[in-house]
Amino acid sequence: MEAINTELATAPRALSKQARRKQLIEATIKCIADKGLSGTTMADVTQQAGLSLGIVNLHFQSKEKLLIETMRYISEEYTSGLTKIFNDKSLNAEQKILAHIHFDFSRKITDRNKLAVWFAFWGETKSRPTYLSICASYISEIASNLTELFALLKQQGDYEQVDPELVCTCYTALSDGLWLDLLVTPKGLKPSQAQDVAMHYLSTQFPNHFKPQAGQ
Amino acid sequence: MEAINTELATAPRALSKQARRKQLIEATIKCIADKGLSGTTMADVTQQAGLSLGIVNLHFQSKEKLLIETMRYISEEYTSGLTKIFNDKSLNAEQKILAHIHFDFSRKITDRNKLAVWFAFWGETKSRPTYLSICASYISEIASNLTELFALLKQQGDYEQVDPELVCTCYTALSDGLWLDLLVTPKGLKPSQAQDVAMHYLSTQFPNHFKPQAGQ
DNA sequence: ACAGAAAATGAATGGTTATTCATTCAGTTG
DNA sequence: CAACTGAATGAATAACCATTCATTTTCTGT
Repeated sequence: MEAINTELATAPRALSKQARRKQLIEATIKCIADKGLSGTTMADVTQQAGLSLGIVNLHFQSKEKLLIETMRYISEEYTSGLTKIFNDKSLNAEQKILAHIHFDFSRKITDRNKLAVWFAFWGETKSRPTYLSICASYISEIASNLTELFALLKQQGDYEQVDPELVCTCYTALSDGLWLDLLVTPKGLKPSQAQDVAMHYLSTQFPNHFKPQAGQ
Repeated sequence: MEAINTELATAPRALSKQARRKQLIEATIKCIADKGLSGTTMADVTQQAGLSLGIVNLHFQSKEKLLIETMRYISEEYTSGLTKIFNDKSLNAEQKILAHIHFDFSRKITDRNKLAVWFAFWGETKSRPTYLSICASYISEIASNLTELFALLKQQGDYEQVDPELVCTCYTALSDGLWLDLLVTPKGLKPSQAQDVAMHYLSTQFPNHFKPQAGQ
């Protein structure tokens, strides 16, 4: 019930502006996961961070801006991880796709607190276009990178019938749906099983490159 | 900006209790889609319905109960549609699966207002277990029905390597992800294209029964 | 060690919103 | 038509919550 401070429990004044902002954003993630977007108050966030009520307005001006920065924080964490993989010259197309899937179902990304935040914001995009605009550009960039990788694989193998763009749409929707599954039924599907499902799909498209996972 | 009443614009006193509840639930759906779950107030809902402020408490006791009934309304609409298909003796397994997919991407289900409500509630399931418990039982029943249909198809065709349970998990996640896509990028994917993506996946598992759609 | 700057605090404020309930209104029955 | 019943209304209430800012605490440079 006490304030749990993930970074530094004491000496709050010693933190830089940047670190304080991060601390508040992480407290916000925890609160949204625990109480929902509609149930998260400034008092909740600051208490979660172990700080005083006025601190959010000091660092973010308003609650709305804190929420937007929280969304940006999560979506940049995701995007930068994928960009790093895509730009890694030491990997070929097949390895990049494998790394992509590994990343999609890594502990960092399938953390239920973060998944709860993703879906909390998705649920409000229709009414708050700002949330959507933050990730819209990233989304299309990720999609074009992934499509390109699938196109490379098609060239390499005997995959006349494969449509890279379709496979990208399908894979992306599949992983979104698997994340939802991980969020709402954590007792059912485990992250490693979700990854197996994703691999199962890719193995239907690129059987010479990917084999479905063994475990049931 | 005026109150738009989908049922009967006038003679409000003439409606039965049941009809009035439905009218308020439908106003709630519209409000959640327009303003988000956190931005929807009692004043919004009643104004949307063209009724007076106190009416929700009269019929639902509280806002929380109205929201729960709204969630129940939407999930029962979905479940009952699928149950009807599953219990239809005039259809064989292949036809039932086709009808299932058709229903999943029908206008009734891919209505963006309703999709917005689905995802608004999904985004809060971690913090509000009540929302989850409403559909948890339906979800598992739908999954076992669908798995059974895939198992029947496996028997009929030359599908030694197919795992019906895996296909059910994959199909379900895929359609969840496609719904999300329809909600957040309505300019991108159209419902009929989403259905083609779903068919594309099924055709990889049951190529003798399903062919991928022609149109790109 | 001290002064000034910067960061943090939390009581007070003001706006918002769910809920209540006395009153009004429409339909029904004798 | 008059008396009655229950649905509907919306002004008033009470609780909640984001934001402000005067004050306190900590840090930094000299």
